[in-house]
Amino acid sequence: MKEILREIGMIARALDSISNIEFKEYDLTRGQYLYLVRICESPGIIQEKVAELIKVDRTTAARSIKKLEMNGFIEKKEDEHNKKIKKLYPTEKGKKIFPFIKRENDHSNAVALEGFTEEEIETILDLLQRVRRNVEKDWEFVKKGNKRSY
Amino acid sequence: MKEILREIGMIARALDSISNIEFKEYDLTRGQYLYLVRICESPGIIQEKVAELIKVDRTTAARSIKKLEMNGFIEKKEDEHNKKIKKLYPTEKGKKIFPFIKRENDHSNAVALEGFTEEEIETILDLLQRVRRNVEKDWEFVKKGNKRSY
DNA sequence: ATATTTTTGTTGCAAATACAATAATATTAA
DNA sequence: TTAATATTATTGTATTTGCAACAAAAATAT
Repeated sequence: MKEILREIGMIARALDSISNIEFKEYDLTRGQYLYLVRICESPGIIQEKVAELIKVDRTTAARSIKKLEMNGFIEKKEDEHNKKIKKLYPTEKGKKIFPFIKRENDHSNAVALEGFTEEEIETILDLLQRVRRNVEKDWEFVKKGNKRSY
Repeated sequence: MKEILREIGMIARALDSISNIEFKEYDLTRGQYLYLVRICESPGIIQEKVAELIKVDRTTAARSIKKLEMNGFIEKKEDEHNKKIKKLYPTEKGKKIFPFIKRENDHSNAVALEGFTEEEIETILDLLQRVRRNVEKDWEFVKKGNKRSY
């Protein structure tokens, strides 16, 4: 069995760890950059969707986003037609650090892809997207309380 | 910029989350399966090396491994020649659940690679290993307190 | 129209995570 | 050989994480 998931886990933990260390400089604590990026990219998105996008527990997302709000990086706005949801928007402060997060992420991507040809980059992105689509089905299934059989 | 790291993060979180849910059945709490697998694969390995392999903070590994020991999955043995290190070995109990962990991981790998040809599997493994090698250099650098410049 | 189910959000609690600091041995340099 | 540095392991503390349980609104079924 080709252990691709082990490689993926190692890469993810290593780079998340680096990012968390580097973003302390901008007063972002562990994990917060993930949420802020998604909210900047999709202003008006709701919390539930953010959790789904980054594949994190709903309650974890809830608390991270609450903290982002308390620290003035984002704001929650009520929706006119739907009293249940709260739309999320970056504040000026949030928008201002977004480029720094992008810059860091771009650098990490560049480091990760060092020595890769253009074609190899295309290939790995395509293959990873397919893996992600395969995997997110199971994630949603299991998160809803279902049991995989194997 | 091709966002391969975003895909990798999503995949890693999704599958780690699934594994943690599935391994509760074997009385393994969050993250523990990672350590147990490595110790089963390399009996006699020391804690510091395990942390390096899975790319997790040394102190996190220390506590996870201590808990594995307390729960009877592994044991620590003193080394004859080196008083500083403690070698790690799976107990009978640990060895017994190892195949179940493998089985789960194999299933997740299979799900992840659904629709892939043999050649694509070879390719993605090769590319991911290269990414991992690129990335682990930076991780060690930053973890030692150094600052990346970009 | 009413009942049921799903979606969205929150909080209590227990546990994992990681930074900082400390200690002890081992390794390397002077 | 002694001094300086690196490696390995541990603990204190603060924070994050996620399951369980709950509540309220919305969507769907009867």
